Amino acid sequence: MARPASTQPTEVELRILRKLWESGPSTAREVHNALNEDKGTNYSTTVKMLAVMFEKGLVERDESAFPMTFTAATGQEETRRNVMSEVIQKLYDGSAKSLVLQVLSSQEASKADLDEIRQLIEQLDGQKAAASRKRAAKRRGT
Amino acid sequence: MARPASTQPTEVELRILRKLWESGPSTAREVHNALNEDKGTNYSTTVKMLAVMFEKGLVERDESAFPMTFTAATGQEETRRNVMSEVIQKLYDGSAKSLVLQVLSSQEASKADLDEIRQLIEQLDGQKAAASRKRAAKRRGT
DNA sequence: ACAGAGTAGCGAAGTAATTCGCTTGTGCAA
DNA sequence: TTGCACAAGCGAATTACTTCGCTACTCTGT
Repeated sequence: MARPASTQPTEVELRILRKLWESGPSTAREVHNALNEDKGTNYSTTVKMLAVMFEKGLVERDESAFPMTFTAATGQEETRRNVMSEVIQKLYDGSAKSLVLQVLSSQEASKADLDEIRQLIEQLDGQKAAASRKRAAKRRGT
Repeated sequence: MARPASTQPTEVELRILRKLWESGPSTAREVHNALNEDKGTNYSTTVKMLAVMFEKGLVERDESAFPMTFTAATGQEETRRNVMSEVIQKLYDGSAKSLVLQVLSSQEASKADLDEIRQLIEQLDGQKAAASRKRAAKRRGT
């Protein structure tokens, strides 16, 4: 009769993960210093957060070191994929295309950015073409 | 000493908004039926949610009708922009380009999708080119 | 070995989000 | 007009998320 735990990292959790992705293994103090620049939270809070995240399996820790060091349990790429996949489902009815079109038209993208994106598209296109040639060859062979 | 209210619509709020975007003005009962297909929540819950969302300003209601009808206070486009802009900040260090590149490589996109995206890029490119020609002309004129 | 400084853990408090039971109000049909 | 069925509102319960204060522990330097 209540709220289900979020499937994605929460606000503060994400800030902590970002620090860990950026800096690698870090002590609670280091994480705290990074956080503290934005928010003026107490050191205890950071420690507690890390403890909670450890229980959730979001971070790992090296207890042999003193002070302990923490690392993100999941990579940035994977987390991004997860979050995006949920966003696409919940906000774009599962259409990645819609999302991309919308982001491209509403967010600023430099010419260089656009070029880079175009390049990736060419490449993906190439892969698709190769794949369909392969399928055709297989059909002929059957 | 606690949690700030989320700046974005929450899980359930989003489901409700989606129904409203899709169907336009709807009664609590209609919203509930739509929700109930996924989750087996009580009708009271839906009514309460709509009341909370009304207080937050997420939905508007026409009290002259009986039963009342609700509409989303903000459009789908706007909500998408808001959410995406936050995601880009929090997860991609503000780089829309990174997000697009990542979504394109990790999500399935058909050839037709890619074509459509390519077209948009051409168009944006064209606008940029026109804009820079204009700036150059202005410089010459100064 | 001892004091001072920083580290780790615990439990509790406070807000947000979700859920519902129960009461009250409204419109329609017999 | 009376009763039935559904609509709307209220307050409370429950869980998740954040934040701390306080206690106990571990190093390090003297």
